[in-house]
Amino acid sequence: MGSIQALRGTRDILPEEVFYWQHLEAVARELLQRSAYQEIRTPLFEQTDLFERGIGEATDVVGKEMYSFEDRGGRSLTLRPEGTAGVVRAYVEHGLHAQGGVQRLWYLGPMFRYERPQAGRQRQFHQLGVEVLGSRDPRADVEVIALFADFLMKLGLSELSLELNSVGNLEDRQRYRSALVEYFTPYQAELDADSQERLGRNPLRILDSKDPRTQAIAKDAPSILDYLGPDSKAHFDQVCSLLTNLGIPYRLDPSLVRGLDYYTHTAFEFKSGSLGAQSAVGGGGRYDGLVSELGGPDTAAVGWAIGLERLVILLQAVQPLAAPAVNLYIVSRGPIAEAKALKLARDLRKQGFAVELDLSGSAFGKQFKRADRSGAVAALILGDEEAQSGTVQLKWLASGEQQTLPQAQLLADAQRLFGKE
RNA sequence: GCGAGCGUAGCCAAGUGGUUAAGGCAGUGGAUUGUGGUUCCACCAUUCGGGGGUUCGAUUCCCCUCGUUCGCCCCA
Repeated sequence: MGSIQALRGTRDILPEEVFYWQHLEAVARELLQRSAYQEIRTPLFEQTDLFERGIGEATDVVGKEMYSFEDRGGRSLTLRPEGTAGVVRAYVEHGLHAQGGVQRLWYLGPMFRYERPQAGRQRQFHQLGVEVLGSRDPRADVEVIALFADFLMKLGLSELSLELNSVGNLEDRQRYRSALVEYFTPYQAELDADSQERLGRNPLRILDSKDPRTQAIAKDAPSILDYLGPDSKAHFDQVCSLLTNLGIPYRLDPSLVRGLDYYTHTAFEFKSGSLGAQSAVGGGGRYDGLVSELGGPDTAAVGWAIGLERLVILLQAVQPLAAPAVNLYIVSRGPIAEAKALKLARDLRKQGFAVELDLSGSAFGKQFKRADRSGAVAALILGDEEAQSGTVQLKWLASGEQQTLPQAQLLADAQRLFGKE
């Protein structure tokens, strides 16, 4: 075809699907509002530097997945690959920390990553995220996780599993890292190629390799949880017991490592088995170092992000939703009737009804087919006879019953006839 | 970036090395129909994702390319 198509990794959300998005957004807004979170909207592009410093130059996201380009002024810009860096930038830039106390923020919008598209993965995708800034309290970690769980439950997706880990602080991780290198080095030759390369660069990542031989070796590797310092351990134990307290089930997964450098302490993911190769619907954790890294005061923070395309995939599987149907469908034929139908539609809409007017002018038979498909409770029929007599024929689509009445009376009685309960 | 499968109309889909590429749904136009949704007729792919090659001839065989799907990597 010579026509222009959407770019690879991007797609149109058509009306039949958009209803799922609206539903999910409505549920999220309501829940977040009730939990005292405030929406923040940050730009879709930022200075490239923000992501390099925030996410970490060694990460794959920064190293090979960013949409970076120079603008006409020669500045290096990047389409945001995730939401946290921008939110923290805004937090610092506008001195939100100076308002004191804890800031609870949420955002929703498109993110961009240059990757090969796959089930549940696109180049432009959408995330819903929350960030709690200014609290070191383990209750903040748990509040945020509980919020995620509640959101899933409200969507009817309570079968997702929560995986939990702590990656400790910088010192904990350094000690753990050397322990891992020490453990894996003797096996080096047996590891898969990727993992061999990761041994020097990022040994933590070896743990979640999918290669069976590597997995077998990694099974007996030391656990990060044994390398947490006393403070880290106390924090994590608190998080675990508070979750248990709330009755939120979780599974400890010492191999859970998050891909962005800014994470510290608590790390978690909600997983599903029905997303093809992708299992994470959303994930997050603590990032106590990021605010200061980006030039703000030392500020502890926790948050998460959910991949909305993935959520929509799951949502479509559990609850089929249809776009709201119209209440009334108006069918007309002949110039006078058509003009009256147009006015009738407008008058009924003023009364609050959802009215669809057939614009085709085709045979009544075809117009009725469309009336059925519209989901309306009744069709209003205006033909030559009705046009002349000033009446309208009313047909209940479910029963097929018909009645004729004057147009003025229909308008006067509309609330009673089609009353919205 | 790497690997595998798949590209015939808006959707589903048959098909063949040889003058006009089945069919269904949807759509468009018209006729018919007043217990108005029926029925009928016509239209709806100068072309089989695109380009090149082999051949007298290719949608069919070969190569390249693009797209798509799935997987690896990575992530949400």
